[in-house]
Amino acid sequence: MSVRQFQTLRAFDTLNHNSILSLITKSKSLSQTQQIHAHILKTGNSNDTYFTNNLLSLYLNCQRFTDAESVLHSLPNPNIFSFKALIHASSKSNLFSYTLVLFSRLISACILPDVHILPSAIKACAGLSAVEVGKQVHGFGLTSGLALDSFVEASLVHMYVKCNQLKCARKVFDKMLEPDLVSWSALASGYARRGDVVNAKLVFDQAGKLGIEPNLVSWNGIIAGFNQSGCYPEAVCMFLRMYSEGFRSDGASISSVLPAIGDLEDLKMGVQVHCHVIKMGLECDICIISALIDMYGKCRCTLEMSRVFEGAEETDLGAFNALVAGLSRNGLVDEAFKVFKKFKRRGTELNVVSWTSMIGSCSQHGKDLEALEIFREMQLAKVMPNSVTISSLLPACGNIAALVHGKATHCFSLRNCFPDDVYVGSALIDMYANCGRIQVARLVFDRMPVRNLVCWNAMTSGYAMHGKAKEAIEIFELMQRSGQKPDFISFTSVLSACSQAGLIEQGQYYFNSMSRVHGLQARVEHYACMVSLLGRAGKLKEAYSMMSTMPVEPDSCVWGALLSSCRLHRNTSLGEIAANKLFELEPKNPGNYILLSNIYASNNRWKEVDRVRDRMKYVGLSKNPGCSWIEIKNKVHMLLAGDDLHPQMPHIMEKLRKLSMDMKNSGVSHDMDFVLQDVEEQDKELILCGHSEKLAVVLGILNTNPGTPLSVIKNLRICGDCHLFIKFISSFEGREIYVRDTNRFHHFNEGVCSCGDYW
DNA sequence: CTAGGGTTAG
Repeated sequence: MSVRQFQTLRAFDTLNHNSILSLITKSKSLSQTQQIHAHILKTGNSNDTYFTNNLLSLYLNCQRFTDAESVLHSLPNPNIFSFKALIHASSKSNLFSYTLVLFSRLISACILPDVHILPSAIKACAGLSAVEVGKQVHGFGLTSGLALDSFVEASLVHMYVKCNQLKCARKVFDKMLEPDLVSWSALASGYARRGDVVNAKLVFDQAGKLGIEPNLVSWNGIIAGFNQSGCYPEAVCMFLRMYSEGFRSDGASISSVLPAIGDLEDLKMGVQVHCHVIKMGLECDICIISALIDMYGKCRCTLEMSRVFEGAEETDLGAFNALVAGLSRNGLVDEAFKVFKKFKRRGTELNVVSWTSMIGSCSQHGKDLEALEIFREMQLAKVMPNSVTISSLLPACGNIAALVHGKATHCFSLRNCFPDDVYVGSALIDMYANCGRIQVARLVFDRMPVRNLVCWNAMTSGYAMHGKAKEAIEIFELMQRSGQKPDFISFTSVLSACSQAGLIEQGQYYFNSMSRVHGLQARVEHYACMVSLLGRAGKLKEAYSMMSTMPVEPDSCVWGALLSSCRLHRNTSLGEIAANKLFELEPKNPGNYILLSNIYASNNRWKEVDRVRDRMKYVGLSKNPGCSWIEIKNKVHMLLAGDDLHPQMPHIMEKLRKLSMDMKNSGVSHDMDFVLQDVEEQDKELILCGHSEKLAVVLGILNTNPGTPLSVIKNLRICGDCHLFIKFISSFEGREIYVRDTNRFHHFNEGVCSCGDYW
């Protein structure tokens, strides 16, 4: 009987069971389904589970979940088949939480699930990373005996792999009598996802040796796994191996291998894959578009990157996110910000990735206040931040020592259950260290359940920055005892700690152990540490001769370390060599002229002082505008040197003059070496009083209760006069004052600075 | 009639 016949017969209601059933199985369109449904209701057959179950699957074929749901609700006694149809359909459409809701309803209807339903429920747990629920289902499987089914076992392996519980996955796998391709490949991709290259390849190849040939899905699984764990060379290698073994990639393999190609900056291969994408007609695949944009961005082909974006659908959020990330990766932050604003204005619903990406790009490019503002907007837009958002926002708080904002962000992460994330943990350590709260940083560090290299490095460099060499070394040693191998960054931190504390022997020991014990070739930054280590100790000649043994040309950091040491020890001859080299390497950096003129001034060679200043004027250099930040009552204030834009400036100047008098009365005079202009003494004082760090400290004193500690951040190195002045203020006003400059941390308390004297 | 693979943010 055809549907047309049904429509004519329907008027007579003469259909019997058999004819309706045959209709149900034939019906394809939604309208036909609805007609048959109406008929069943009319003829009073809606209590017949046999009919209604078929009706259910009819609706599901048309993706009408709500209609199917209402049919299920109308059933007085739904049986296992009623649920089975819905559970399978929802699982196929990746509606994981819905699948679990159905599963729990099945249980409360006292229907025992079977081997067909269990895998769908387990898959849902995997999709939601709900490992606790998954374990309960596993437990049910064990008691009911259903867990012996190979399908159930395979889904359990997959679930544990997805939830990052590789030990459990392995346990289930090892108990299997005959693991099939699905379980083998799930396990292999699990190891790959962990970055365990050895085991991933072992499991993958072992299956092949047992005669279980890999298929496209298992190839893709291992490529994706390597990509996700950052094992990029392995991802590319597997992709190539897949080709050589006669498999042809599809969209999934390509979108997984592209990020790897981008990370290796292999543009040639990237272009080849792009051509392949066009040949296969996959250029409209949204995952591939994002991956292509990302690849071109990483290869610094911003033009090609934008071209791929132009070809994307306007609504493709993935492509948009990749573009914003690509632009800011190439330093085009303003460009990224423009695109971001355009999408926001257009009313596109941005997701976590979009917001997080913009926050991260701001905090990485000195737009810290903007990062905080975007975070606020994100919450107004009701987009839930995740752990990545938090670890992108925290550096912004640290950069400008916005402790209150940083603490609020910390609280947010505690409330939202991602305190155990290693990235968040490391970012918290950095933030607290950058805000001067090194003890709190340590507290966070001690409470971390899992630590990786980044956390150890953050803690070591935090101590180094605070001049706490003993503690930095302690952490560095503890790290190695815990089995974590140090990398280049660990050594930079520990060496700079040694250099600041004047621990020559220890510094030399660590420097030598780099290549001897750890097989790491010292980089230019390590030499800079060593030069400053020797230089500070007065071993200027040794420092200079070490520079000639360097495998690479010394850069401005190394020469700068030498020049600073020359200033400390008033060494003119070597200082001139270093300064001249620096004038070549970074002609636009006024700091080098200032250092050289300071060396001459300290040796009373005033003619040369004038000459350096003239030369500086001739090159057209003036001091970089100094800039300081201070957070007062949840608001971050920015102060520029010589700035009169701040509304409280008259009060600040008045207080500054008063403090300056108080300092002179106590017998300390200003350090005029730091004034470059050739002006009268009185004007020199005025210039010094315009330094942004002084303005910030005084603003803090005026606007906080007596005794409140102050934290200031400066964009340049703090000057010697400000150092002197703030030391005085800390005792005179009874304040703890933290100042972070580009070099290190200064903690002023009771007239003393944690780093000792300025030089 | 059930199970396995994809992009973009740290």
